Amino acid sequence: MGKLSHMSAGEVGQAERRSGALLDHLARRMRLRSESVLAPLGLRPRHLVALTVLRTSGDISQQALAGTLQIDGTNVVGLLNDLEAEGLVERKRSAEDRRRHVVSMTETGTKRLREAECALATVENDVLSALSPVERETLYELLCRAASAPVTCAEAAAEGDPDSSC
Amino acid sequence: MGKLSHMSAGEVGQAERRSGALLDHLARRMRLRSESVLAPLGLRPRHLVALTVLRTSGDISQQALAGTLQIDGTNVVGLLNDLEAEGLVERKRSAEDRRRHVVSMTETGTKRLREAECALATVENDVLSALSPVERETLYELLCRAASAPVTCAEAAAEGDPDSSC
DNA sequence: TATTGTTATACTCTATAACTATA
DNA sequence: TATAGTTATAGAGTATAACAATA
Repeated sequence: MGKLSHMSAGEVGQAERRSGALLDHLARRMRLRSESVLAPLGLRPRHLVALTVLRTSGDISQQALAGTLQIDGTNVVGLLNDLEAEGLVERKRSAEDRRRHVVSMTETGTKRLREAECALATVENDVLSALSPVERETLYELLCRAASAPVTCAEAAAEGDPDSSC
Repeated sequence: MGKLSHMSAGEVGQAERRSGALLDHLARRMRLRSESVLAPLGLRPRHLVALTVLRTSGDISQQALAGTLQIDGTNVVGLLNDLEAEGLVERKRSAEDRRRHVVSMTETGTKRLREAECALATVENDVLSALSPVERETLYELLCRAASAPVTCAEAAAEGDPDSSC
C-alpha cells in the first residue's frame, strides 16, 4: 500500500495479472512431484513433455521437434535415445530427404504415455487441490489450446535464428 | 487408433487429460521469451517468480520461502543476494528468533515487479495468442488460485523431509 | 543437540563447436 | 555450400556437505 494508494485498483491489477511466473511456479511443483511417480515407468518429466507433444504433432522431424519443444537440437538426440531405447518412439530415415529422421510414437509409446498420465492423477490432485474438477478441466483445455498454437517467429528468434524472416 | 478402438473415448480421455506436461511446456516457452524482456530490468525469470511469491506471502523466512518456491535453501541465498543487491528485497534479523532472516519486499521491489509485469504483456500475448482476453483472464485466475494453495505434505516430503508428520 | 543461514563443492542439465552424411 | 543429425565439451543451474551463529 502506502505510496501506491493513488493508483486505482484497475491500473495496478492489469500490470500484475501476468501468468508467466505463476506458470513457472506451478510447473515446477508439478514436475518435482511427478518424478517419483514416473520413475517406476522409466520416464522423466521431460520425456512426458516430448511424448505429449509427439502425440499431438504426429510424425515429425527432429529439428521440428526441437522447435516445438523449444530445446536445442542436440538435446533432442539424447531425449530420443532414451525414448527409442524403451521402444516408445521410432526414428526412420525420410524417403524424400535422407538427411532427416522422421520421429513417430510406437504403440508401446502411446500405451506408456497413457499409463503415465493415469499414474499422475494423484500428483495433479495434490498440486491443483485448490481447484474444483470443473476448473481443472477448464485449465486443461486452456493449456492444451495455448500449447497447440505454433511457436511464433519472435520465439524462434529468441532461440537463436537470426535469419528469421519476420 | 487401431488397437485402441475398443476403448471408449471417455476412458482414454480421462487418462490423457493431464495438465502437468502442458504446464511444463508452456512455462518453458514463456520463460525463454521472458529473458530478453527482463534483462534490461536486471531481472531473470526466477527473480520474477520469487518476487511474485513474496508479494503474495508478505514477510517470510528464507526457509519458508524455499519451501514455497520448492527450491533448495542454499539457492535462496543466491537469489536473495541478487534481489537485495538491486534493493528489491530486505533481509532483517528476526527479533523473536535471531537465527532467522525475515525477507520483505521494498517499495522499489514492488515497483520493479510491476514494471516487469507490464513489460511482459507482449510475451504473454505471443505465447497465449490462441486464447481470447477473457480466456487469458480465466487462466490467470486459475493459476493464481492453484499457486496460492499451500504446499502439501507429500510435496514437502518429495523435497526431502523424511520426518514429515503425514 | 537442533535449526537458520552461509559457503564450498559436486552433480545435472543445457548450450556451443566440431564432425559425418546427405542435399 | 548448406542442412539434419550426432558427438564432445564447456558453461549454467541445482543439490549435497560442512560450517558458523543462535536456540
